[in-house]
Amino acid sequence: MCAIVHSFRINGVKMSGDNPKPPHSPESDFSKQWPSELSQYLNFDDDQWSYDDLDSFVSGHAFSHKTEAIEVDDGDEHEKNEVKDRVAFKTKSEIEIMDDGFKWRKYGKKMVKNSPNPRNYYRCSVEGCSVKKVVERDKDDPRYVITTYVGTHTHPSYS
DNA sequence: CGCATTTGACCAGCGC
DNA sequence: GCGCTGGTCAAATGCG
Repeated sequence: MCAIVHSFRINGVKMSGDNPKPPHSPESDFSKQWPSELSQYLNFDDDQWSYDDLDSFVSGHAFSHKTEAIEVDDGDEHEKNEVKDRVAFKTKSEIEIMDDGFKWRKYGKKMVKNSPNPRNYYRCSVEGCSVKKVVERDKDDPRYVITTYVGTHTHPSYS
């Protein structure tokens, strides 16, 4: 389930060890602050990040104690024209629906075989932007929510 | 009234 | 080829 992690791009700036980091969110405002920052982590770049780099990155900044990255798929084996970036986060949260700065419209719900919990499918409602996200509750730890982002936003976040 | 959500149907890929 | 499974569609419904 885990794969290679590539580097991130934040507001068009490629993230590396010495690039500036986004401001840290106070713990009190965690539930409202982190999604808008998470939305900026969705763009990949060429250079690779190892799992540990990502883990230390998120744990030292926006997600700190509450979130751990569990999967990133680079899809370099695909020879197709479109490369779909995919990032999954496991987040400790009581609610699945959060405003992360983008307008999401739910288009599907599915019961998966492996888990007793439903899986929800969302799509970015901005015209011309086909970013999808999948939200699913962890079957082992129902306190956790697995959010998977697929694709790259072609527009700035609204509001 | 315009938009989001809901929910079963539909479809495509894959394994047997 | 058939059936299972995951992903998407779309009509009906709900809501501000």
